[in-house]
Amino acid sequence: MPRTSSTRAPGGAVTLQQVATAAGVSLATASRVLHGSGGRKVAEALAERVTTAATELRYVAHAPAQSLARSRSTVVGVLVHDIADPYFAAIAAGAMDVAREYDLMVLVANTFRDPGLERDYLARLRAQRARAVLLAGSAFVGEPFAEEVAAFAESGGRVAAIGAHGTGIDTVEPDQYGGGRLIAEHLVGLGHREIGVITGPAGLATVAQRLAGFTSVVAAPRLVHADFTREGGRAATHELLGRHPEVTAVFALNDLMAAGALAALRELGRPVPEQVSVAGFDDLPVATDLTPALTTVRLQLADIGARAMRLLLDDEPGGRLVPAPAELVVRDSTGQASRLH
Amino acid sequence: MPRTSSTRAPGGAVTLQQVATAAGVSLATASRVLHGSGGRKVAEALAERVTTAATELRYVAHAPAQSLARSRSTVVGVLVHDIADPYFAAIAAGAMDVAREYDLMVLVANTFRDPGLERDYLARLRAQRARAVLLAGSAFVGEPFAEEVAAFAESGGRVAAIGAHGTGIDTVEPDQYGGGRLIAEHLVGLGHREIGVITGPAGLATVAQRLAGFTSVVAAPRLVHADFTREGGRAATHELLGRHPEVTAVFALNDLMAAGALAALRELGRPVPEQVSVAGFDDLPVATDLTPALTTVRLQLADIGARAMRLLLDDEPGGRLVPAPAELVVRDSTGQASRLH
DNA sequence: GTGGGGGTGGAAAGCGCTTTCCGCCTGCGA
DNA sequence: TCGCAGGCGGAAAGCGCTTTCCACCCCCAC
Repeated sequence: MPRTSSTRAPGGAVTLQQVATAAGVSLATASRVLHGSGGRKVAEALAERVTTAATELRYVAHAPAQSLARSRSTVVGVLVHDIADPYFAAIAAGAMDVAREYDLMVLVANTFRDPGLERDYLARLRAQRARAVLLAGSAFVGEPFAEEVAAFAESGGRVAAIGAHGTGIDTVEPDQYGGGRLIAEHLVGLGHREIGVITGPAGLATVAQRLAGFTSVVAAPRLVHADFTREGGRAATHELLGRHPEVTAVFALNDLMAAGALAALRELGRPVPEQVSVAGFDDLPVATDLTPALTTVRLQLADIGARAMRLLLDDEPGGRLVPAPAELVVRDSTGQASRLH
Repeated sequence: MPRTSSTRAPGGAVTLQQVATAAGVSLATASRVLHGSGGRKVAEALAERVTTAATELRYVAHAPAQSLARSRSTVVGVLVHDIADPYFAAIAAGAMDVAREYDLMVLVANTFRDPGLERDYLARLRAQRARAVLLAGSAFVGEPFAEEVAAFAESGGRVAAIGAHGTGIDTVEPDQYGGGRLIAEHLVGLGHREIGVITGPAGLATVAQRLAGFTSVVAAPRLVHADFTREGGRAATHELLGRHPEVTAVFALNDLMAAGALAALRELGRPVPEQVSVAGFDDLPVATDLTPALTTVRLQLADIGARAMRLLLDDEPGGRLVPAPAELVVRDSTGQASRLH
């Protein structure tokens, strides 16, 4: 029988006290050796006895107890709409990389764009005393949500957001507006005049900004709202082409919808880009694999997530705004406007 | 000035004591009202005073303190290779859904298939006293890792895995082997005899099993190892076709690699499926949007994640094995073997 | 030789919560 | 009228850790 039975609590984990006892030192000394916050020194010999005992017993500090005693936890939260959406997955991955640098663990919460869930998760992150929370994907910013954000900040946590989220909190602001403009200019440059836009829910800040950028160039595009997903894009495209067969270009407000748009156009027998051009937004990995390869706007999502996390974890005062560039990526799904109609 | 300044600690959060005082009751009573674990009743009037005070003050219980006192935490861990990989993102999303049902928060850790990182994260999950951990994507199962898993279990946490991970722990076992067979039978049925397989790292259990299923039907395929990514698939395909121009079908061990394979074949001017058939594995959402649409094996990833999480959280004894089916999805990327050569 | 100071280990007081007792009060039966 | 049981609120002892003190020891200076 291994040491387990003798030195380890029956059902539980090893405590610092057990390590201290095993090493023949006091609790305080053991703590200083293993987690000592500088300043205080412990004699070589003792220190070694302690570390030996700790590894022997496979000791790891009880994080909740540490959080309590130090009144600072080692977790950060990331709120995303849906981690299965590659947009958010990329952001989360970037953020998690940075969190690792800081030795923090990341709590991820899927909000499904449900304001209730968002508030709920934020409260629970506050309960965890998460050191910081990253609001990825600006949701429907509303009064009660803002209140919850304030409560979080007030109880000592930092908050940062990707995309506009109100004042006072650190923000990484992808240039959604500029990206919308880029697509508009690109399409107009190709001679398109009848352009349809298929968009996600109107309440989404991302949607609003991309659209605003676009309409700053193309005054009144044909608009169809739908889910911010592939299926939404497919349905919206059918509806758009049904209502406005004259459109020569479709701007999908994200790549997922664009994939749906391409599928719909294939179903309709409308060749892309010969008859209808299609553009997306985000430059997800899938964009190159679509047929034709998708013209889109590149956002450096992992980098955006990483920068937001850095904003959260450095010790600068809050309220900063870091712009993230949007870049036009021209591939094969857009071409000269057709002269057919 | 709102109540903030008067009733809330300067930099800190509201404590239960403050709520109790505000409600004019003892700490014990407040605790019983807000988190009382049944059994004990508190008079209506008092209870209401407490809940009122709590919402007034925006009180949320200090989770680390609760964990400490109850010696059970409210977080679970999910270890994935890379959350930006849609395969893992889907699994994680399914798992998170179930965690929400149980009112648990999910700590996600990206291990990048690095055994050191895996061990490290597992230790930290143990430190957090995570109630359970889901090992998604069986890594390189090694001695030290197994030891760390044992330590986790020993300290009271549950462990479940997706894919084989050794004995004694709950496992959801996607039918990787059967999926490999399905593809093999499908390709052979189409008349293919010269088949190439592009695979991920040999040490990955997933890879080994899929391949084993395949070779149980097709004895000695041409093999090329590469990264388990789109780029890996592209490179491997170039290499494969260079070395074995006679192959009439390529089996990519996941859809990401298949996407790369399609790209490579396009670059080589080899029409799919007329000259070369391509099959993948996973049925990621992207599979339908590839051109031609990808023949692949469907794994219900979200469901797999969800079931694994249920395994973790119900109170049944461990060591169960839940099979998850693999289903052939025939699309356009596979066809009759060409008679060209 | 004695006093003092620097350095190092240990005792103990929390951190915010849960939960076991304990004791009070009420109400009922004898 | 008194006793006792049942019910419910409160005091207090932890949960495992950090951190402030305090005490001690050794060494040096006077």
